[in-house]
Amino acid sequence: MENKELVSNALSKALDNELSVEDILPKIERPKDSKMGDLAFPTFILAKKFRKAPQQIAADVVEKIDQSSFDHVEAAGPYVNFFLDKSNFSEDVLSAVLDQKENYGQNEDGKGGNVTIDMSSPNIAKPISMGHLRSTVIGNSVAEILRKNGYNPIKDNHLGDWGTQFGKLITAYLMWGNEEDVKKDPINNLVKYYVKFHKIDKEQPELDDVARDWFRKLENGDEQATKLWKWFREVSLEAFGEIYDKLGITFDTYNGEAFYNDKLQDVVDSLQEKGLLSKSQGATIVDLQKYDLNPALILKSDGASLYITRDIATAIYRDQTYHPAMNLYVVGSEQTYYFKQLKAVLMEMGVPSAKNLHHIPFGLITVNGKKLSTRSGRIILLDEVLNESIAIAKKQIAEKNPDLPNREEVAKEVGVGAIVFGDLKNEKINNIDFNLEDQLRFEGETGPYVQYARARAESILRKAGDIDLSKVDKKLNDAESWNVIKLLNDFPARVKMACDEFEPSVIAKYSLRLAKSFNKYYAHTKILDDDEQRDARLALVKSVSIVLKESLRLLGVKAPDEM
RNA sequence: GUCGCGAUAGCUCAGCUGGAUAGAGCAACGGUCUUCUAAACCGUAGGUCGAGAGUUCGAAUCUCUCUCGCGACACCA
Repeated sequence: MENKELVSNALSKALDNELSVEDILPKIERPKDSKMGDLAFPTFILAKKFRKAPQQIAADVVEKIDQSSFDHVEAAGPYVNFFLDKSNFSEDVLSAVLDQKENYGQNEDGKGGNVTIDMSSPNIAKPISMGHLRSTVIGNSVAEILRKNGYNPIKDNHLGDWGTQFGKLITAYLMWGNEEDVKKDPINNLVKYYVKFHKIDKEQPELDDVARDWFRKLENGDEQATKLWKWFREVSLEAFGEIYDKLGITFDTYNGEAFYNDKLQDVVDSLQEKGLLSKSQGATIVDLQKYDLNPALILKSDGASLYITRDIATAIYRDQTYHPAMNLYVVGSEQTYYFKQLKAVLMEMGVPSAKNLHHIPFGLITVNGKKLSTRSGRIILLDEVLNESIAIAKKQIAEKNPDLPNREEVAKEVGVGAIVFGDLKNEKINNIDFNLEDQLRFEGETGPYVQYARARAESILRKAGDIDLSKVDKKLNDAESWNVIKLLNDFPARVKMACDEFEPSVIAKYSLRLAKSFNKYYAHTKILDDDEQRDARLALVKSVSIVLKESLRLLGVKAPDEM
């Protein structure tokens, strides 16, 4: 990026300051083909001003420009192409990576500000499906990316642990459930009861009344209801914990919906005080016409609270507890409109962090184009997908590297890595039609591909033995290493972009490009050849290993040294 | 119906604030392991960038219209 300034400065001078550095800077581009230079300036914009053909302008500029800071500058048609001094650039980039190690790419843009992240949010007594995977891994990656940009992320697992479904669950459990089964396999059995309830209540609608009654008891602190609710919650959390362990993801808080129950009245009172409430068709609403939005329904006509009531309480709690610089919600794109309403209500209430509330939407996961649904039984269990992926990784290791020391651990890292990376690889807004074979791919643009590239890098470094790379010459100037070096230089900019866009795929895509360029380098260059550039090549290999590992870490993917 | 998102190779997707012959991966076909891990590398083939108009020296990229798909549109979350 500093090179763009270098180029802009030189150009501005060559143009006798007809254009300022600021004018030129955004016009500098990177040619897709490195044969056309490392940076380029298209001269079309000057054609009118100078009343000359762009080709002529380019030629004139090359004639006048001070080339001393570059390898060389040449005109190619209407473009002025700049070729950087490879040796110096290489020295600068590799030194930066090796000096800063895993802190390379770190910036302090966030100034230590707290950022609350509402993520994962599975429902108690329901299995974690591929749908929750998205919120979980995107949220986790966004958290790491924010940290890399100087923020302090606070990951909140906003559990779905309250609502009328618990009335149904209690009813179902009391009718068909038994303690032993739930203890043995909590989620599956609780779901079984829940599904059965929905099947049967179609013919026996009176069951709904029973369920409603149980939920009312729960809300009123009935002993039996509360005991069951607590138990369901506890066994569910244990089951969730196993999956989170497998993913290597932790949370800072688990404040579910129930946590905010006693704060709902304050929300309603506060809305009332501020004169924001009105009645409409029996319900209590906040009018949002000035935001061009439909009214937000705060209380049902029977006085019961709604999801938004709890979310307002949550946002206020976060605001008061953390004074967040941003308040993020990693929730599916189907709730985009809802989050506009939520934000609008909070703005009306004057909640300070409301203007920095961001919904981070992601696309839907479907199977054969159909939505997943626990009730219909159309569901893909995350745990099963993870286990299958780990099993395949194990098989691969048995074939390809049977002597690998810690096979179990590596199989887990690779198997889980494939799934997580697969989810983060593409822009999060894209819908995903689930296909198991696609998920379990370990070749091409996949997590294991990146892991493998780094494992090979580590393998070379082991063979090279202990070398103090901080002191070695790092001036590489060959064509093979050039793309790798330029990509290493690009990492800090990618870290920023990923943060600005809350988009882990920026990092995933970057890691693929770096891994690919390194694999190419590896295939064409004998790194351990004993010549004068050997140490410089090792510095490059070490740098690649560092940046690949760090990229994967930002995605929540482990990087085994051997695989 | 209104609003939002999307449409690029057989499939899954990139394509940065408009720029030089539209790129990957998978699938297909063909090469490369006595030498740093072949989960890799190299090559061949594959596209009227949904359609049309406009802005521009220049449009996959910006604007408008249309078509198709998905989603959201008050008492679920």
